[in-house]
Amino acid sequence: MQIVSWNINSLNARKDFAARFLDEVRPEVIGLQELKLETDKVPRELFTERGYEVAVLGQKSWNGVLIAAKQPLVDVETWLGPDPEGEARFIAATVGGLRLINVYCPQGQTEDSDKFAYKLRFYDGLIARIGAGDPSAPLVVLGDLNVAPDPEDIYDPVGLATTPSFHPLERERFRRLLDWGLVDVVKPHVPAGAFSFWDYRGGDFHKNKGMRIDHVLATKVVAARVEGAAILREWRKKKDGLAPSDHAPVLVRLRD
DNA sequence: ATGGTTGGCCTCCAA
Repeated sequence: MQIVSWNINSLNARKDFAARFLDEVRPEVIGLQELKLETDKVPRELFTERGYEVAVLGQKSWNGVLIAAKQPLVDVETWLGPDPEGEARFIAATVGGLRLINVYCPQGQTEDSDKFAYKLRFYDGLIARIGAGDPSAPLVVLGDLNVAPDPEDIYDPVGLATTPSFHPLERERFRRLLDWGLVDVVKPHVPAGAFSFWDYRGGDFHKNKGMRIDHVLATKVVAARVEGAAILREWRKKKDGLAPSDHAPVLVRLRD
């Protein structure tokens, strides 16, 4: 079974690109982030025509997450974050006995911004939700977690030492997820210095100035079933004139 | 060289 996480950066702008991806890679499960679409504006037929069930938490202009799977999706749960106004960054569902959490963590802007404080609060809420569960149960947490966990996961760990996505307070929160019982199941299968995100600006992709901030984490019982993982860098490139997202898809293969 | 890009949608914000 192939499971994919991908920050699509507008499903509306990326509809044809996403269709190509689904037809060529044919993952059994996919979690998308940054739909930038309201729930009822999501092109569900993109998935249903290809045999997927789909669960969506959308939002106008920003955020928005979705899980699609070729098996029934049950026990769908959404969370609008720690603040009363709410942002569409979390959706969970169970597929074939496997609990999936798909999350788009805030980016955080700058260290001294309200957005960074929100990012930390969001993480605390996420840790509390995950921590309320059983670490021996089969769980996958995937998504754009917006944290490069280790120095090899960012192109300039010294220059960006206190920048959001590599700030010590975020990396500490990321480690708390691992301490609870989640395993980074991608890291052992990709070379050090493999990235999943490159900014559109400054030709960063061509200079390979990127970060590994898109993740698939799994509890140990699931991690034991992982037979491979990859960051699909080719899908960060233009495809027959179709513009790419600024993130590459991340793929994990699980034994049945 | 103190820059560059993309998407949403109201002319600037977010990443």
